Amino acid sequence: MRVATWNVNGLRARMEFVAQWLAEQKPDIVGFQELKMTDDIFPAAEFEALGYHSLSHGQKSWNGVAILSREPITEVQAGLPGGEEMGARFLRAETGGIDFTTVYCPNGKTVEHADYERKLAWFDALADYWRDGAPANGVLCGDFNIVPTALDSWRGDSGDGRIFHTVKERARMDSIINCGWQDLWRAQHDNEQAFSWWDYRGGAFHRKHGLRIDFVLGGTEIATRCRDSIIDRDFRKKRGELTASDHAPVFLDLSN
DNA sequence: ATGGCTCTCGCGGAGAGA
Repeated sequence: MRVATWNVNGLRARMEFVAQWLAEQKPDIVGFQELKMTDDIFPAAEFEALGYHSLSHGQKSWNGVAILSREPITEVQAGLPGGEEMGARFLRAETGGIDFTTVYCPNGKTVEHADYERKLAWFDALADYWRDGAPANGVLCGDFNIVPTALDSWRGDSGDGRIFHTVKERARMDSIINCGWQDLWRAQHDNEQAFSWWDYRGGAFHRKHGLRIDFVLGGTEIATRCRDSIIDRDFRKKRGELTASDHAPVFLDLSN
């Protein structure tokens, strides 16, 4: 079973690209972030035609998350309790025997901006949501907008203190992990440097100026079943006339 | 060099992203 996350940076602008990825990589369950659309225009029928059930939690212009699955999807929670004022960023559902949640965590803008404190508070609400622990069959995936360690940034430890790289943000990431969520790409790639996001500007992708900020976290049963985790960087590249998202998809391959 | 792209809204240019 293949379980994936992807910040698509606007689903309307990305639908054809996304359809190609679904056809080629054949994920079983996917969490999408940054839909930038309301639920009434979410292309559920197009996904159905591609073989996927879907569930969305969107809003006008910004944010928005969705879940696709080969199996039927039962919604558990749309919107993070205590975090709704930050927009549509949380969606939890049961599908394919997995307790699946996808998140689009706030950016924070700069450490001086008021949104930085709101970002920290949003993570506190997320940790509180999981205060009873990660489900054994749980997946928590998405764009976390935090670089967990210096190894996960092209800047290395010279990035320390910048937005995404602060002690407070890293403490929030630790608080999620401490609920019982394991970073399964890192578990499979000890001491390796790889990125999931690259700036559109200045040829950052080709200069290897990226960050690893997109994660697929798993509970104990998912960690045991995890055979591999891949950052699908080929899909950060332009495909013909189709523009890529600035994020690559990340997936896990699980034994059955 | 706080930009250097790309998206949305909406029809000009601004805000957000990370």
